Amino acid sequence: MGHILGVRQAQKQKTRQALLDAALGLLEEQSLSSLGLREVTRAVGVAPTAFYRHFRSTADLGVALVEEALGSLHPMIRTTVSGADDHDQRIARAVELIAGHVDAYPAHVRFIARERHGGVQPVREAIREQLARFGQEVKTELAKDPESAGWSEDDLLMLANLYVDQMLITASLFLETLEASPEERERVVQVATRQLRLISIGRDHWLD
Amino acid sequence: MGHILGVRQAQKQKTRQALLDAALGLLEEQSLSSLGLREVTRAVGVAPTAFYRHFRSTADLGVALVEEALGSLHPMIRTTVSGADDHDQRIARAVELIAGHVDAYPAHVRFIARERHGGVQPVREAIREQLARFGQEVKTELAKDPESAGWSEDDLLMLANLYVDQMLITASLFLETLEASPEERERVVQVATRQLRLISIGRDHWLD
DNA sequence: TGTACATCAGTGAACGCGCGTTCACTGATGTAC
DNA sequence: TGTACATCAGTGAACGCGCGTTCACTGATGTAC
Repeated sequence: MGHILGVRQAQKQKTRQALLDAALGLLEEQSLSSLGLREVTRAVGVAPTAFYRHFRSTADLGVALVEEALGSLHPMIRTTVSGADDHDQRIARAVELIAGHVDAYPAHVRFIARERHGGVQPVREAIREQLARFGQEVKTELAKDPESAGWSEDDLLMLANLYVDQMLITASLFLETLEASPEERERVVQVATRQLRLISIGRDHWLD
Repeated sequence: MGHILGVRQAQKQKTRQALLDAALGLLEEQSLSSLGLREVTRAVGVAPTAFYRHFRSTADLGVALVEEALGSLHPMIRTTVSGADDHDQRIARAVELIAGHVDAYPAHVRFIARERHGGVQPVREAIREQLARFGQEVKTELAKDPESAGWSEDDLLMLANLYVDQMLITASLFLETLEASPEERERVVQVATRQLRLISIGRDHWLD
């Protein structure tokens, strides 16, 4: 996988990834708008000036992190929203999937939650674009359901965005329970499941 | 209104408020975690050291801003959620009220959206507490509705928090349309109204 | 009302520190022949 | 395969700057008598 790279390019990519990883770690406890370029290079163990070989600024690095955090999620969306099983099974699957993702990539999830409304405009914009894509993708999947017969395009997108926002809220709740007891975690599962179920019920009776 | 204050205390409060106002202005374009104490005092026109007469740190100032932004909102919640009119009227009233609030206090709303998941722990905590209170208050109002007969306490709170989150999402969408065309604004009204309506329909059929 | 003393919000100089950015550089890797 | 030159990721010194915090201070306001 990946292209065949010369030694030089391979090393460059490695350093770049090290900068991204170090930044993500530092961003667990601060916002991007207060992240210093020197902080990042210090954590990696390279000279401050090396930073400029990879990014114009920390804002630029932030945009790259958005891509890393959300870019690979699009295929997952498709398989989660769609499926032939019944409502409750789909909801349970979605909640499990979110919980698993938060467990696997807590720093990425925290970064997105933090910077979605954060102080760095290009990063907000990049997140907005990715979330809008998720909305469109969820809409496409929803449209395939028989339950969507008679729905207008606008209403399908409205529902899709409601689901996307709800997923983010749920992910953010799971983040807060990362160091909490299993009971608290189970509570979040319960609440998230019921909220999605209520939305699902609203969907079923929308055209009544 | 307010206590009778000596000249000295009145002047102190005035400076304190000027610091809060200046900080809020500066926070339109950055996060609290990158806000400098000297920036704030410079904007007000006092010496940097004057800051310490009012706040221990910018984080401390942030907590005060949370109180200012959300503290006065509790009475509004009550009158919004409750009411004898029908569902659609209540939803329309709520959406109007949110739009009006965003128009009147855009910087406060932006601050809350930004710092809810921001990099400053005590501020996140203060926001969390206020939102939890909103949840409880909405729950109390919902409980008074005839539609809530047969609902468990847990489910009422689950629904209340769904409404609170939805209000924040809507407020955040209105923020983005502050400098946009009336058409875009109207679109947000439409989407928010329909999302709340869908939730409301889910509520009506929850016990089916 | 007047006087003497206490309080304390805001001042201004000083400090050490880490920041972002520039620049000419080095030396390993890549390429042409 | 070997040689001569080009590329370029990472270096390290240097810069000017604004930061948070300390400290002793000033002078208007407050208080006791």
